[in-house]
Amino acid sequence: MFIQPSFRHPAAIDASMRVRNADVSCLIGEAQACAISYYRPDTAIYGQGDPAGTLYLVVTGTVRICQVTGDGRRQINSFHFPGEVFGFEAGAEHESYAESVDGAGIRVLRPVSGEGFGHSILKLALQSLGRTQHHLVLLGRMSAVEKMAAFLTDLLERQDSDGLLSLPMQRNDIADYLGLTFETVSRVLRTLKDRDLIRVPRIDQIEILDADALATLCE
Amino acid sequence: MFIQPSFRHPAAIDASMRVRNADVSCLIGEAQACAISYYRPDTAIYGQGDPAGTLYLVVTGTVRICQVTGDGRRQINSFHFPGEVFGFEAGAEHESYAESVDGAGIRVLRPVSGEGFGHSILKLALQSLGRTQHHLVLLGRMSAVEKMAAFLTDLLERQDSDGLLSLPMQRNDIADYLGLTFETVSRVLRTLKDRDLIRVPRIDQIEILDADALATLCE
DNA sequence: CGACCAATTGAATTGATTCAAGGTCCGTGG
DNA sequence: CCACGGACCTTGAATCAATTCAATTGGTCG
Repeated sequence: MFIQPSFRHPAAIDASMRVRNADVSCLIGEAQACAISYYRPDTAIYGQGDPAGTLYLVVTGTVRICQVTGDGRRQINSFHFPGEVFGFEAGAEHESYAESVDGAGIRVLRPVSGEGFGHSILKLALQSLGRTQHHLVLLGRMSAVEKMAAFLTDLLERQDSDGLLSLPMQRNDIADYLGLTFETVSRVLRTLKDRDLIRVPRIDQIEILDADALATLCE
Repeated sequence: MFIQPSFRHPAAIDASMRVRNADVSCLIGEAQACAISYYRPDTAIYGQGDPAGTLYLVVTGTVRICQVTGDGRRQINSFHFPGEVFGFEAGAEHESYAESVDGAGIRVLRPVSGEGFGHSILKLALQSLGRTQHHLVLLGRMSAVEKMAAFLTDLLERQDSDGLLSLPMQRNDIADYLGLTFETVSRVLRTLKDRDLIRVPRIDQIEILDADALATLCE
């Protein structure tokens, strides 16, 4: 995928962050100011077994949260885009690992003891739980086409674009997120193209031609 | 499945609760005393769209948390056994619904504002998140046999029995939890029987003959 | 240009599902 | 007490969706 060393426009990011999640801006306000570190594509932000406890805010780029089985099969739990917080863990160690997908600017949120802070964290954790539960339905009960439709519909909601999605992750990542193989991802995209629901102008862009039909496919 | 109107021995339940999760006993201590209500098998505890906010403690029996697709396919997110807390929701409404599996005694935990209370809730929510994330791997990346092995291994850890598991839920529930059909569940159990990893003395009991082999199957 | 990696496409295979037929268990009522 | 009915479970055979294996294309970078 393309390497994107430069940051996006900061103002746009701040705006989208506020719009997307009031709890995040609250968190940032209460957290200690902290430098943004940049992670090159496919580099680790934290690893399985690393000590947990800190939360991370995506400022630019995309992050994937992954788990692997003993024999190396990978499941991507979630992708995180600018304005989203990740790093939640029940225990003292991370059971999953986080990687930069396409080059990501990450701000560490250092815990500041305070009433509002804990409340925001709980809310974010519950949002994360809700998303994850939703993903269970996708993995457990949806066909390949429905999975892809749900994925694109979700992206469309999170990127407030006019129907032109950017796909920062490669097919392999999408496959591991949807519980498929990358060949199947490729074939399903073709199916959707043939049905005139999407266009693929570039390999990392998808134009949504019929959002309603996609949403119907996976509701 | 069998109908079990009588409660189990209260002392045993309290003990297992303390052992299983210190945060729960903390919660109970801080929550207002509240009556235990009994839900007959297959009855709703809360429904999709119901107002969220209260948490529930399983005292006896088993609870399932479910979601359904538009066309009626069901995904069971989790089962909950005595001593476990459920009911977490990010928004104001439940996006999933909870049902008694085999007749369940449930205590409502009314929120008591207080420092320790909020902290315990966060910890429980994060545990719930961790379990759910673990389930993603199962649904997305495991074969039917591995799924069943993981399910049995998980039950074995949560019921601290000597290898004789009680299966309060029926095959259909197991199927919807593992993302399979009930026929496949049945066939997989036969496979494990034929490999001498389990015995099925009764339809609602499974004896684990080789826990290590089962654990190896799904690690 | 050539090398390399990702993505696409095709053909064969397979794991799980679907459809269908029995079997088991249990409660009910004659 | 036994026969019947119904719900759940098991098992078999056929089917199918997705995977695996393999070949090719496309794009990027040195």
